[in-house]
Amino acid sequence: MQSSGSSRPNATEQAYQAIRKNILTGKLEEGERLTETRLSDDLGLSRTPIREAIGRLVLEGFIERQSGYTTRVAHFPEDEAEQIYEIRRLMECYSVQRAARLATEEDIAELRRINAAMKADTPPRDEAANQRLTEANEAFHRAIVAAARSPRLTALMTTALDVSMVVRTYSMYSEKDLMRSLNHHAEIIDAIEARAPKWAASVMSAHLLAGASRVAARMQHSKSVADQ
Amino acid sequence: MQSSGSSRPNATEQAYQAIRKNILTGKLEEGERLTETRLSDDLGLSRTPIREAIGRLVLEGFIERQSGYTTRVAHFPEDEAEQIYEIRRLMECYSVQRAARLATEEDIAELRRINAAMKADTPPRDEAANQRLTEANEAFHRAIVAAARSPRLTALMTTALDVSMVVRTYSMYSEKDLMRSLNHHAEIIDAIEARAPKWAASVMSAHLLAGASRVAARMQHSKSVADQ
DNA sequence: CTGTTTTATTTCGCATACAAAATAGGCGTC
DNA sequence: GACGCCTATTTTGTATGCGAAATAAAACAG
Repeated sequence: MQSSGSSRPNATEQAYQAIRKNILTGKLEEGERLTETRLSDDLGLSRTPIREAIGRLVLEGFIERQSGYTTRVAHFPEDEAEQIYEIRRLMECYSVQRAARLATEEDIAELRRINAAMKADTPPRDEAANQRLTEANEAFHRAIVAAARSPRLTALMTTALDVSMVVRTYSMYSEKDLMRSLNHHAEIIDAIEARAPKWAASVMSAHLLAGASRVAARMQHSKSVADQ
Repeated sequence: MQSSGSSRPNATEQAYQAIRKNILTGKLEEGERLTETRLSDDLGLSRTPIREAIGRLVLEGFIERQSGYTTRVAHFPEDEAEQIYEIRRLMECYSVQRAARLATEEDIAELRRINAAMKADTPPRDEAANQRLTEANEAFHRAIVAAARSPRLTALMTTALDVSMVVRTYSMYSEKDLMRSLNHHAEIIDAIEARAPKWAASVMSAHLLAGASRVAARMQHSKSVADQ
C-alpha cells in the first residue's frame, strides 16, 4: 500500500504543483507573462516537464495562451469561488444520483471509511489534522464520483476538484460547520445505500450550497478587513 | 482574417486529432495498449508531440494510464452518449443563465450571425453543408459558454464539447430535427436578449434533451440493425 | 516627437539522445 | 505443471539542440 505521501514525485508533477501553487498564492501574478525558460530556471528543471505542466494548466484554465508565443497567468474573476461551487454542485448532484444507482458494497464501505477517518479528527487538534480533514473531504467527493462509474464525469471532475483548491485557502472549518459537513456526508452515504438518488442529490446540493455560503462569508470578511 | 480552415496545423494538434480520430473510429480498439514509439512511427512524428497529445487525451478521459509504463485506450460505456448529453445539459443550462445576465450586444450579434449561417445551409444540399452545420452548431454552443464569462466553465466545456464528437457520428439531422434545432437556437438568443435566464435555460434544456433523444434513437436503430 | 519599417533577440515547437524504470521472457525450483 | 526469481528488452521521463516563428528593439521617415 503506497501512501499518498510524496516519496519522489517526478519532475512534471513537481513542475505542475509548483507552478499551480505559485499562481494560487499570487507569487505569479494574474496576467503575468510566463516563459518556459524562466520557469525552467526558477524550478531547476528542464523545459520538457515545464512544457507538460503548462499544457495541463492551460487545459485547466489556470494559464492562457494569448497569441503565438505569449502565455499568461489567467485572470480570476471576483466570483470565481461561487462559480466553482455552482459547477461542482451541478456535476456532483448528477454524480451522486448515478452513485445511488450504481455504487457497489465496496464503494459504500470506502465512503464510510473516509467519513470515519474524518470523524476521528474532529475537532481538529492541530494543523496536521486540519490538513488531513481537507484531504479526506476531497477523497470523499472523489469517491462519490468514482462510484458514479462515469469516466467522462471523472475526467471533468478531476479538473473541477483540483480547481476547488483555489477556494481551499478560505476554508478553515468552524466546529459547527465541520459537524454539519460530516452529517451531510453520513446522510449522503445512507441515501446511496438506500438507493435513493433524489435524496442523495438533495443532501449533496445542500452540502455544496452550505460550503459556498461559508466561503462567501469568509471572502466578505477578509475583504472588509482588507478595506480598512 | 485567417479562416478556420487548416492551412498547416502543427504536429501536436495533428497528433491529437489523429489519435483521437483513430480511437473514435475504432482503429485503435478499446483497451488497446499504446506506446509512444509506435504512434510516433505510425504518424510519422517524433515522440514529443505524441506525448503532448497523449497527455491531453488522458486528461479528457480518452486514454488511461494504468500503472507505470502502461497506457491504454479507455473503455467507453454503453451509455456514454447519454452521459455526455446530460453533463452538457447541466453545464450549458448554467452557462446560458449566466449568458442571459452577462452577454453583451456583440455576443448576441455573434449568436444571431451563427444562427443565420445555419439557416442558410438548411436544408443541407451536400455533405459540405452538413459539415458546416455541425461546425456552426458547435460554434453556437461555444459562443454561449463564452458569453457566460466564466473561464472555469470555458475550460471545462472545452473538453466536454470536444468529447461530444463521440456522438457526432450518429448525428445526421433530419430536416424536421434541424428546423427544431434552429428554432431552439433562435429562442435561446431571444431569451438571452430579453435577459430571461430561466427561459433561456429551459429552452437549452429542451434543446439538449431533444438531441439526446435523437442520438438514443439512432443508436437503438444502428444496434438493432447490427443485431440482425 | 510619433509612427512605421527593419533588424536583432527571444521563445517556442519539434527532433533526438540518454538514463531510469517497468514489462516481458527465460530459468530454476517446488 | 505452476510459481517465483533473475535477466534482457522495451518504454517512458527528462535533457538538450536546432530551426522557425514571434516579440522586442533599433533605425528611419514623416
